[in-house]
Amino acid sequence: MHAYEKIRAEMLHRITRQIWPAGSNLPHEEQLAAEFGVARGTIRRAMADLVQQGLVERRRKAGTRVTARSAHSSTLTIPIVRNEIIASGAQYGYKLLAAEKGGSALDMTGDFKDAPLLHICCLHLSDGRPYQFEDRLINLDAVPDAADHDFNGMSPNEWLVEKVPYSAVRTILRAEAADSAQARYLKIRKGSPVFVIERQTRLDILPVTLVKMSHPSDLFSITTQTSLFD
Amino acid sequence: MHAYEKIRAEMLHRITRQIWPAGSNLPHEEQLAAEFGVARGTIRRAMADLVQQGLVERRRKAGTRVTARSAHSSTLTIPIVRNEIIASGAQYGYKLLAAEKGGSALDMTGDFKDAPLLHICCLHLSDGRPYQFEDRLINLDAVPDAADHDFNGMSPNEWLVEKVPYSAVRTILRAEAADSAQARYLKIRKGSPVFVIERQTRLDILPVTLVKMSHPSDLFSITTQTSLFD
DNA sequence: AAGTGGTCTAGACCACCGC
DNA sequence: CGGTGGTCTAGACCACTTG
Repeated sequence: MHAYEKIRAEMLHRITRQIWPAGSNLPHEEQLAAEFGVARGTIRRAMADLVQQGLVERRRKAGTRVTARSAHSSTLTIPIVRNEIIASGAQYGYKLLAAEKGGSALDMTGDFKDAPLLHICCLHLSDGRPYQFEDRLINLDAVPDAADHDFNGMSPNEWLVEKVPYSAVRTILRAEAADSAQARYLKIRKGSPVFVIERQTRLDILPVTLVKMSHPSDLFSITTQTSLFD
Repeated sequence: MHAYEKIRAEMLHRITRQIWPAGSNLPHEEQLAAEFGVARGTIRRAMADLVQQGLVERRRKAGTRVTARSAHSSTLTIPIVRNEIIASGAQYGYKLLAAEKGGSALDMTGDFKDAPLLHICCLHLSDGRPYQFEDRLINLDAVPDAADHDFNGMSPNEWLVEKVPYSAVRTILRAEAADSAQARYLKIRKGSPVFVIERQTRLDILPVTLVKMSHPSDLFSITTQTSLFD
């Protein structure tokens, strides 16, 4: 174990056991460097992880303070649906439902209003059962190749991920009562709960794609595990 | 703007514009240091951010490779419910429903099976409307003070966050059809969708608390924004 | 075996910001 | 203003891992 990891573990211990209580200030970098017998840079290396996890806040002149916890933050990973299904040990299935030029009711924010659009609907199945209903807009100004591509063989999800870069993402998670389209394609009763992930990606300021992914609530959940080191 | 930020921006540009396409290798740190006219440490500083965002992967000897994107990851922050409601401009309300010693059906994993437990149910309101139904187990071995605390004035959520450290968290997000308790307390129809956050925290190996937070689907969603730097 | 990223040092200087 | 964290350098050595 490296020096900075030992120091980080010791600092974590002092924070969680409230030897350094929430709201208090830590010693300066130089004091800590002297205490642990390392260079200042090594203290900074250990500190960087604590900052990233939100356990301490640092400001010039004010020093380093133990954060008063007011939120839980965790990193959430949403895999490509095909990989997710295969990883669960199930058989993956895919069906294109529609692909047509023009807009749809999806674009609530209006970011795509003036752009040439491709509207795609498709279904992802797990062992033959509908797992995700994908409803997507693609901005043909950002992805001209999409206009001529045949999405029967490969889902737009995978095609875009391979082909199109982005620089910003907005993701929304929510629960909804299934409308008639969701109910029909997901083979559930209208009004029953669906887990919805909506995601819009941009490349600089150019909107690239907006997608709404709906899942039957009994098949889908998201789990994240956060361990503060080791 | 600092040197490492300029370099990071330039590297990001080369990745998003596929000058360095997915799967390809970047030049060595020393080559990049020479190209940009900085020390190797500055290249490492810029690279650290790209690694953290998952844009590149680095391995000794193998070098630095642009990640083939196979998932979207983003950091999701779940604030304390009171702060969330106040931040929305609404009036916060709180009501304790029950607090009793002993277990409940909540603990599916069995982590709390042999521990002395406190079981708490309460309700958080936004402008008088039920916003979150909180159903919680507290391990009295981990938090002995909880046994004598009166949760009428302050929700267990806030009390625990202030008082009790943790070192690991597991969070599960899912949609559910409201059962009769959820429907009654949230004042929605049984079977209508609820957004559920379930969270278990530990201090080292000791389970601390397990909580299930249910929200009416029309009041609640989670949004995350990710911008790859400036 | 050798090349790559990872750690660590010792020091200089910078820039923010609270007092 | 002064003290703190933040950036940057030049170099040494380490340790992983691929060919």
